[in-house]
Amino acid sequence: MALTPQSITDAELSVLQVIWERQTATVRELTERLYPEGTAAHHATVQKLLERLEAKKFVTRNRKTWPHQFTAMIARESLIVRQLQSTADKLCQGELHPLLTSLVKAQGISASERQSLRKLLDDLDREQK
Amino acid sequence: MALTPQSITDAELSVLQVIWERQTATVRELTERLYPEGTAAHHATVQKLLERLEAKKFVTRNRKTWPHQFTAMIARESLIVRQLQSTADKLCQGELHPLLTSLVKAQGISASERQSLRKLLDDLDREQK
DNA sequence: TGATTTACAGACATCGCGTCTATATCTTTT
DNA sequence: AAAAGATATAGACGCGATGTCTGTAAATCA
Repeated sequence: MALTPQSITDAELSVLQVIWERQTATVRELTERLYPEGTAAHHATVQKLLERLEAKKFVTRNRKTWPHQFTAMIARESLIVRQLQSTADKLCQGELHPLLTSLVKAQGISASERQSLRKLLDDLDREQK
Repeated sequence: MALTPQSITDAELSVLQVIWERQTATVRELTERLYPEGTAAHHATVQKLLERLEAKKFVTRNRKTWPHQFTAMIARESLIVRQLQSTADKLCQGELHPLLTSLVKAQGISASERQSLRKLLDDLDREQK
């Protein structure tokens, strides 16, 4: 029983990013993408990273195909939320709202983005009405 | 020239949290708060954490007082934005907007929170008009 | 069957982290 | 001013995570 929600490392994330791109991928495909000069050692490195991603339930492996096919078990958006929740836990006692406030106040949110955000809020209001 | 924006560790953060509470604090005060059974070793641990926080410019030390007084050089809100930017860099190519979208969609944003968020957006619109 | 590709188990060096020890420096007490 | 106590500072340590690599078993292909 893994109780602690596992986190992801940088190298693991780089593998996951490629899987997100391709929907599904083999070790060889991933290695060629991540290490253009891919040696056998790099191949094994990717294999190990996939092994760990699988253990953390971020990725699943189809053992019926040869070579095995890997697919993501978590959407990019879900991982984003996970990261945000983790930040909230550390800095806002788990509250997500302060994050929103900080984000909106932060520079880099344009008028049009504010517009689309408003729309999103309206949609949510309608859903929960 | 420290080019890489330094990150903060869990133990360091726990120290910073107390400094945020008190505005300013000495090593002894921090130790008593963080390690109620504070031994001399714990005292030194806090000292080391402060040393690292100072190196990362998260905290400043007044060497003219005795014992030294420590104060935060970064607001909680700034650290939040920093963390969010880091998440955006890893998962959204630096874009903050996708984070907003994910946050709003995520459960846990109540109707009243949506209301206050809308208000915030209005204020920003007015500012930039 | 032999050769090639892939899967899997495990070892390794490195580094960050939290902790602790030892010593120097400064204040206070007498 | 000297001794005692508190604080500052430098450095070492164990541990675990991380990224990498080696060696070997298993499966597929020619």
